[in-house]
Amino acid sequence: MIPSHQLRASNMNPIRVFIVDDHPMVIEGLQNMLRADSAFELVGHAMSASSCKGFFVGQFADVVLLDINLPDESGIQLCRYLKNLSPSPHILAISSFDSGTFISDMMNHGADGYVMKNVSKEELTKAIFAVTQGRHYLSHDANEKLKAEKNRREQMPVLTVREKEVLQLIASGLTNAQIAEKLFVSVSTIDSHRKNLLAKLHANNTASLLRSASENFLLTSEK
Amino acid sequence: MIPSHQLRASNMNPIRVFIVDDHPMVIEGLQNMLRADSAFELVGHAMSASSCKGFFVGQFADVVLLDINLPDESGIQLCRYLKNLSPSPHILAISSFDSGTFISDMMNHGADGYVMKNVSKEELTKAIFAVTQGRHYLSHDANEKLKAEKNRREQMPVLTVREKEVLQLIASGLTNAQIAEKLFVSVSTIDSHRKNLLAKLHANNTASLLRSASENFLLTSEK
DNA sequence: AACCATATCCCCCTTTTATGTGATACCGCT
DNA sequence: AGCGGTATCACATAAAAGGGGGATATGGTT
Repeated sequence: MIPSHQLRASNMNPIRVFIVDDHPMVIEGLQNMLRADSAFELVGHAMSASSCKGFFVGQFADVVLLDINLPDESGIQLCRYLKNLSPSPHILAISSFDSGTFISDMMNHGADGYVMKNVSKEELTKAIFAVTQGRHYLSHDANEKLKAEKNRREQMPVLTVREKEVLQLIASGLTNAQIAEKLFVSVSTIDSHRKNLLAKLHANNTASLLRSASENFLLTSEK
Repeated sequence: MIPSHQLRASNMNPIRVFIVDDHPMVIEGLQNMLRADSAFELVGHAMSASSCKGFFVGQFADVVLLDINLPDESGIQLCRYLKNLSPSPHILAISSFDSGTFISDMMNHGADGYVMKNVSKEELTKAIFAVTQGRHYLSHDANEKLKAEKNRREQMPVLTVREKEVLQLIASGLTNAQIAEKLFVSVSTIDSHRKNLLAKLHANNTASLLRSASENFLLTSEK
């Protein structure tokens, strides 16, 4: 089978690539990988989200290689911003983290593809061609992680806002009485919430409750 | 004041640089930063610890730019290995993580310097010159983190092996009775250990105990 | 030999949690 | 008007954990 990127006709306009990453060496590395290939035209780069917004990226780039971790703003939000431009560029997310949460968030905010920073030149070009043609591209690892993440979210117990609130306060070390006082309700109420939390998280004491909560990323304010 | 790297005489032998990183684009980026400067000679690179050991790095490199996160083996262990060679190269650790634990571990295993992956060309060359001259180099951020880490380790409560063992079992959700059974001791003993843990970690219930333990990285088997 | 940290065990008592089985009220949806 | 989910509160009992006090044995250090 012929690799997709070899199907590209040589007389087409080059794909205009814009890079957003706060690591100079990553920018250099990406540019180096693409410079030699006449299929690409490097139209610029930004090292922060705000800087990126200063360019008319939508106007003169076909694809943005977007790092998830930027100093000023999450790449996830920048992704949404870029996708709301018109015309909007295709987005290929590039990250050193293969956390399923990140991948899922990025794709849900409009990214067209996701590759790790340890990507080879071959895979990178393949990914860029894919997203510029309107297809999605996920590296093998990213795909696996995404599936696992979807699975996790389905399995994840559904807590009410009040329950999450109580859970946080339990985790912070307060007793039921202290929580009740803080929330201006009776101790019985907190007792109930606690019972429901134990049941929903399949726990039978505080320690296993917190363990289970932590495994499901229920602490650290994931609303 | 004249930057140290300008003090270098132009007739000196170039500094032989070897790169270890599993990210092709980082390798490209680093090489690109250094290639133009005649003070450096790029003598090769490896993308894994085992591959690195296949080269006679000690023989023909003055400095190794070493990523902490390698696919097969921790960069920390590779660092120790390289430092035990003779002659041994100078090591400049390069990481995308500024976790104090990593920095501290790296420096304790013989690294001569530590910079983040978002390092500029100027700082990188400065760091390389420093370590090849036998001096240590820490980026400003790394230095701050290292100090904070030292402070943390001093403040950290000292637990006995038995206490750590009990702590782990508590965190896993077992009751005192279950722990006692598992360790073949009486419940009273676990009761005592638990009391001591509460006192040492300034906690007054299971939740705050686990919270405090987590803050001190006492879970996740840091012996 | 005296000291100290560690690990083991015990008693007493109080507070907090865990478990069960309710009830009432509000809200949004059908 | 009825249903389901959420939040609130209550009563009761049992189990577990928190907070004092102490005792004994062991191994290593000084």
